[in-house]
Amino acid sequence: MAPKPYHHGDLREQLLLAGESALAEMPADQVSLREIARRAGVSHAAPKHHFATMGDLLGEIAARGFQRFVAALDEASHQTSTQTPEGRMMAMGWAYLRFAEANPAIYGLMFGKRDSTAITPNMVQSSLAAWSQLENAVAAIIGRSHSSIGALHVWSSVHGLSLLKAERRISPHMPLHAAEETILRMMIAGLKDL
Amino acid sequence: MAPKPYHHGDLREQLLLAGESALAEMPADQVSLREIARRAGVSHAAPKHHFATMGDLLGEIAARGFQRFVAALDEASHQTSTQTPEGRMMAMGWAYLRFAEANPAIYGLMFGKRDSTAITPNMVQSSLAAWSQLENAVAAIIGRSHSSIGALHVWSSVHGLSLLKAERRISPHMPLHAAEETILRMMIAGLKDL
DNA sequence: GATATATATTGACGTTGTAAAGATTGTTCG
DNA sequence: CGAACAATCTTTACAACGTCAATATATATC
Repeated sequence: MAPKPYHHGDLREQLLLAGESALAEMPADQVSLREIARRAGVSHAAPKHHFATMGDLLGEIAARGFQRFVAALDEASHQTSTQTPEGRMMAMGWAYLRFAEANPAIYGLMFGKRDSTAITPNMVQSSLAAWSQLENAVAAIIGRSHSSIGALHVWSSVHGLSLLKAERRISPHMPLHAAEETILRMMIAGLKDL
Repeated sequence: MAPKPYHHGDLREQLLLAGESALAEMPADQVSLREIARRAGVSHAAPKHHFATMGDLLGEIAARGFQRFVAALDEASHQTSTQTPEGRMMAMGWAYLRFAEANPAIYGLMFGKRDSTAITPNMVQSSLAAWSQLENAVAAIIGRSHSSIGALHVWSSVHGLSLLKAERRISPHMPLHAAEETILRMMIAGLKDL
């Protein structure tokens, strides 16, 4: 009844795992549908029965990325060591940067070009969860009145920094860790000037 | 002596123009080397003699994008109507957002994935020019001591916002123009809290 | 004017995503 | 229990891609 193993075990899950490991191990432009099938040990057309198109596969991987992402930010914001709203925002921003750093390819799928990645329902739902999570954290600092613009401010800053890092657009002389902390501080300071 | 027209006129320039118009008129993932050759009216292998690889062609387009980009920011910052350092920074940020909005595909080439775009000398030079231009504008506000971190803060914010807009990741209910102005203000306010 | 060089075309190779047809296995119902 | 069915996987095929090698052609130089 439920989508369970037929022939080779649950290939759908295997394909998602193969895709995730491929994205972690090789340059993103070398991750092809056929390569993922190869890694899963099936023929190149097998994925068709579980994902209509490659974009759907990548979209599902992105959706799972969003779930881990939300969980990571949630955990960071619930740390007992950070009790003030500013401290929790700081922790979330830090967790955001760490996630993007640890999962560059999947982060790129989550926020990157729509050309290659389809928009699955799971993805929309998970990304909206991330957004409201961020907006709540902002509202805890500046109130609900302009929290959506505040959230966009936060998101822009952290997103931009994550991508500049991932694309190696920052001078190697820049002390990155210190800079990240400083930029998060500036970002929060600006928030309070809204 | 100089690389001038041989057979078909200056094909090198024609290819760059064809690539730019293709990037402006169709989704970026449909812009192929063969499509660009088609638009230039030559065979699919003709570009080889002017650009070793497709990445080199795109890299050169990105370099030209950077030159237009620097010029646009420069013009904005030299407007007579904006005399304070904050006002000039505001004008530059605004020009940045307008450029990214008007040239989404080329902006993606300039700051996007290195997989498809090669790093040409022109590109490095132009992008460094843009960076120092930004750093100077920051130094005019907060001084030279931490201007590089300040510049990274500014760049992250505007870059992130540009990409979120381009990828349509912002709720359609958000009043974008007003939000942009507010975010630029918050970004500058944070800068002064460094 | 002949030779050499730069430029463009043609054809080919290996790769990709997707679609259709054939084979194989599991499920379901008489 | 067996027969019909449906779901899954493989095989084969197609058009398009970037790149390369071989060929043809026009320009420049001596």
